[in-house]
Amino acid sequence: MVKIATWNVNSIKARLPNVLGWLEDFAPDIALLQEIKSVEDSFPRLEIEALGYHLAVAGQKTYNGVAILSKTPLEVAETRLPGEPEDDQARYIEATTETAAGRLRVASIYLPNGNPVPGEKFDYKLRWLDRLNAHIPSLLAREEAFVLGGDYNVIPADEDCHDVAAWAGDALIRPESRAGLRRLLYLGLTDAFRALHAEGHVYSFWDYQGGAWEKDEGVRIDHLLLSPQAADLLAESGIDARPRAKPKASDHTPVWCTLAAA
DNA sequence: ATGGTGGCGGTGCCA
Repeated sequence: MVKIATWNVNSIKARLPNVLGWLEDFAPDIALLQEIKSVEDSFPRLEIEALGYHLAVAGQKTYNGVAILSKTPLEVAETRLPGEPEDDQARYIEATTETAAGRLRVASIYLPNGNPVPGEKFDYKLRWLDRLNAHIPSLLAREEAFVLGGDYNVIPADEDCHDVAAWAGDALIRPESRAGLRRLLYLGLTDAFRALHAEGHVYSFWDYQGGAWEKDEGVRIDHLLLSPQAADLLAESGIDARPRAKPKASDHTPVWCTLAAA
């Protein structure tokens, strides 16, 4: 069994004790991290390698930054999302690794938030969704298992939101954003959580403000999207809400799935 | 209730 998780940690430096504790406790084979807010040189490499992980980092100062942690060695394929060479924001890293479930391609994705709407940031979000969609066919053509995990900053459907009215007009729930995510599913990808859980109102993000966590006023915006070959191996999935309850928590919590050994 | 939550960086930006 291969356990894969995605977690927007909101700064690896501020979150290091929480992340290390969770890695030891949850012991994912692969962890896809977003918003590390760190360049590669200041990433706490030694502490994470000490837990038995190989590391691939696409870092950036202050903002963004994504990483892949894996118990098996990584071969980096991309450190930026193709399609807009002048875009230097560190929001995408893709690598391959040999797992108990066979060769697996994984990507850690931090899709732009896109607020306010309308505006340049929303336009950038929609272009980013277009670029991600444009990148998928080349991955599908490999006919391999792959998992694209991350903070998509898109609420897929009304049941993934505590209060649709409260989010009306927000970039995370706008029809254009949902359409961009839906196109990924139409290409043949599977939402690992939704595929195995019909129930709504299960969340991966709760705002720091207004006691959202205590009131369970969240949204489900962190997703693991599986290629058909990976979906065939999908055994379990879930959302581990425990890290959100801890002191110094990220505003996101890990989303995970397991793939059966080949 | 003219605040509000948090990270970064040392001021406003970003989420």
